[in-house]
Amino acid sequence: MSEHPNIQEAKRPERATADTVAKLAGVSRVAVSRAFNPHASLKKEKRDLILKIAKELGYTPDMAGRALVTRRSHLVGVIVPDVCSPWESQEIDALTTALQGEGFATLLFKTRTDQSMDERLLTYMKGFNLDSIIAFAENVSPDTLTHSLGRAVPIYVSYSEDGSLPNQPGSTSVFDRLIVDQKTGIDQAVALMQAYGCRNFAYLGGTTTSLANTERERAFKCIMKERGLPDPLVLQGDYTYETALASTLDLFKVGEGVDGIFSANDVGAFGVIDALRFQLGLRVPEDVKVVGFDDIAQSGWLSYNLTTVKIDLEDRVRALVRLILRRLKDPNAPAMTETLQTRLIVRGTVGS
Amino acid sequence: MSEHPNIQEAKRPERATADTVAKLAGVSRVAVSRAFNPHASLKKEKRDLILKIAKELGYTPDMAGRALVTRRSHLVGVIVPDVCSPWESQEIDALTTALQGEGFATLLFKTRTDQSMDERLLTYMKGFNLDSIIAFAENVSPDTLTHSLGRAVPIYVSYSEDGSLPNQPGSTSVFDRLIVDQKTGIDQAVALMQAYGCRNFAYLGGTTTSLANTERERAFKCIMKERGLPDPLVLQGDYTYETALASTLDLFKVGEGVDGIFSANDVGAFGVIDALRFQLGLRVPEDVKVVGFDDIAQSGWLSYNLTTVKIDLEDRVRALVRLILRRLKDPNAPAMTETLQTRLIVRGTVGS
DNA sequence: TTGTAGGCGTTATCAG
DNA sequence: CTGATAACGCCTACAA
Repeated sequence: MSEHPNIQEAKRPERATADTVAKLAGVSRVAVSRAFNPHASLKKEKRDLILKIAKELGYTPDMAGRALVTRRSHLVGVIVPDVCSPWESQEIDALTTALQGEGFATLLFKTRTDQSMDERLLTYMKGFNLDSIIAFAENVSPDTLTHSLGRAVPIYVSYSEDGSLPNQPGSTSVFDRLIVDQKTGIDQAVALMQAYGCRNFAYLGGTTTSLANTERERAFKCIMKERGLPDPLVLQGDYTYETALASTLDLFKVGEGVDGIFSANDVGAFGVIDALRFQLGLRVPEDVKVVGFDDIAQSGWLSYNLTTVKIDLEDRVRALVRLILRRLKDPNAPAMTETLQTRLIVRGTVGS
Repeated sequence: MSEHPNIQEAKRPERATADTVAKLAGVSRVAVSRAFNPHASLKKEKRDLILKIAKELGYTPDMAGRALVTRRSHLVGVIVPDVCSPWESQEIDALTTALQGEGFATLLFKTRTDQSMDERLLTYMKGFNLDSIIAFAENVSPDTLTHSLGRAVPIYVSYSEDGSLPNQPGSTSVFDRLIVDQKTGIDQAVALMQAYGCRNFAYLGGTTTSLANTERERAFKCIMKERGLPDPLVLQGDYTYETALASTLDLFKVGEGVDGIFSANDVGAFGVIDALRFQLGLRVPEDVKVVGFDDIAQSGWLSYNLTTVKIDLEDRVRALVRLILRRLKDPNAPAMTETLQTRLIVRGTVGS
């Protein structure tokens, strides 16, 4: 249709490239690159011109091309067993917001809870050249990650300071850790339950392979002992509502029941409460007191109004992002650590 | 430390590249590439050898390099206002699983609900060269997406067949649609409520700018009319528990109340129920009947046990993935459409 | 401050 | 079936 038919014009509109912008601005390709890099030196008016033309053409630097040479993909991988578990989705939400603010995008990977990290998933992930990896799935050791994930730097969330990390001795891999000190919050929970007369406690666990669960159980038992309370019953769980419900029914139908239940997570506590109220005809908190862990949004809903140990999500995400950025700035820095506190949020499931 | 000090050896172990594998296998770089592409022709034993050596070296093709030439990033962008909203997180979970199975990774982007799509976010996203984009945020028109997102193909979820799409007339952009037929499910809901004696209805909306909400309200009113029922009261909402709770309190404290409430989503219905039961001293379903929309996992929890209109998540995700794959196979195919049905799940919040 | 040359890791193309 | 060569879009290094 144009006066001088041109093969290029026949093609459908391709994405504008740096060359296109350069040609229109009468500068070199490199100048365009510099215009988009704040640190590069470039005469202000030239930069402004380039940016203006780029905007008109809808040009954006291609991350793939950039990643090839800078070795920074600006991609952060997040490994989760269940995006739809409330706690995880709330964490992913906050994390994505924070990372986006720093120019990183969140890449989601799912792994099954019930088995150890799939090797195929790892090699698959490696292909994307992630800058960092946050493994919420606790069935994967940081060594495995370090070993199989190129330049990505894993961050490991652990729940005690004495290094209960599943890494082989003699490992040379450096990994950063976010330590969650759960003892404070759990102690407050036990104290409150004890004060309201609980004598027989049960601990409803999460997935047994989960480090968070293992450490939570250990801390709970330890605190029970410190307070001169008898060893708690331990109920099998997997962080789900359904299992929590079933385990609670078992506890009261087969056994003699208890008067205080501490659940490894909030969703489990919901299952406990519903089993007590709707299947066993018991009152919460009058007959049985219940405490959860996480303080997800749903715990504030009036039907549950759950007393629970809170991990501050904003703090947690900020700490994670700090770790990521510091590690990216200096890949050879020694292992870094951030510590997080927990505290009890008192609502209506412990009382008289 | 080695006998012949070598500069390369001094560096810390870099990721293995195709050349490394090629050298060790005694083949060309291209052969390595072919070994990882099932369709390429390569003698079986040669492929096996290459794959074996690649595994030993921990080599995986680099997606960035590959994307540069194939123009396929294997990245699918998902735009959401709230990852932590249960419905969205459940959808993202299912979608990630499905996409992962097809070799695509899910890239998460957050946009604020309360304002139209940020242009900065769009250019930011473009840089990642997404293969496809699913906009759950309904405040962004497909035209905007098509215009500013290079080769990515947006998929649009709409809620009526008569094209209530916010695209400018004269637009030439092709976009695929997933149509959710909500009338069937809503009609079943109204029929049930009516059968149990509801006379005065209220509709609790979601975010007013949300297409899902607009169409849900329209369908609800339309069905009310068809059944000879009076126009429903419309309550302001934004899909959140808190707002639903407050709106319900208003409704009964300022006005005369109603005996049937239809909420634009399940979480809103939870807020309604809790307001009725815990703040207003009313019984559900005896005094007021409540129906939700979505059928999230929490709706089955005994404290709510919500009667709700279900969109089958598995169906929905399968349809989305079908659209993505078909469009990727033939970028110039005419616009495609998938349709989804809804149906009522009867639980305990409508009855006598 | 600016431009030129080279290469990041991969696949498409073409020749054998 | 296989290999050499030339891109893909970008940035770093160097030279002017």
